[in-house]
Amino acid sequence: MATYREADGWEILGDPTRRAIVASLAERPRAVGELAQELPISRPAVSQHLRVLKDAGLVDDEAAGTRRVYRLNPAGVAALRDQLDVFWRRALEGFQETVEQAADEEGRP
Amino acid sequence: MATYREADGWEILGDPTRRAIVASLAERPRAVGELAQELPISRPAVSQHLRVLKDAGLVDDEAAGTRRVYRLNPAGVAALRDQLDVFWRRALEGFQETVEQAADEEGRP
DNA sequence: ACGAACCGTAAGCTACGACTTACCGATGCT
DNA sequence: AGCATCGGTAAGTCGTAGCTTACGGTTCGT
Repeated sequence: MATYREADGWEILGDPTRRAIVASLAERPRAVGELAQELPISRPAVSQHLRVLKDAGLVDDEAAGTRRVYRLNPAGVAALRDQLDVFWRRALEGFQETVEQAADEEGRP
Repeated sequence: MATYREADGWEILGDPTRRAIVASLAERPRAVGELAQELPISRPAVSQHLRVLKDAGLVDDEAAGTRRVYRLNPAGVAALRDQLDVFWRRALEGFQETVEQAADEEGRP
């Protein structure tokens, strides 16, 4: 094999900064500068992450004067979540019962 | 902020090779050499990935003669899955309805 | 029209993760 | 005992993701 590199949704959310951006935008739409202020990185770095998220269809941007407001794209988020679920479903097919059983037994030995 | 680096479950499954290993072990337990044969990387590389997965509690290993059989740890897998769900739940809290609505409308405009 | 605010992009650096080769220990077989 | 198989670990290389600084473009205010 060599083509097991289909789902790159993992790479997108693999970066903690990107996850922080997504979480922040989930709360409410924000401008680039706002995001940069909450995060321990520079503004251009935020821009680059936003570009990745936009290419993935996770966020939409809208010009508002000199500022540019980014917001989460519900459809993109849902699609990504489905994509990640595909891994769990496909990979753990036939293993699911055991997993769920273990999940049930968690916390009460 | 600075401490948004809590959940490292993403880093673990962020690597495509590691995902392939998990998917393979979900099918059935395998020895290190078996895994290396299916993947386009060397055996030591597989060993290193297995170490990461074991440290995360995702796999268990068992000595079988000279071979060492690895299998998925159901509890660990379930725990990881829960951990990832925490992100979705926490991050998208209050955004959930919109997302689910978009998911429903997907494919039938 | 001019300066300020806001942002995207280019260029370059750096740290780290993933991989390789080489070596060594442990187990099984004859 | 001796050889082969299997696997973990060490050491070192390499690519690339993520960051920074520098620069240029666009929009708003006065």
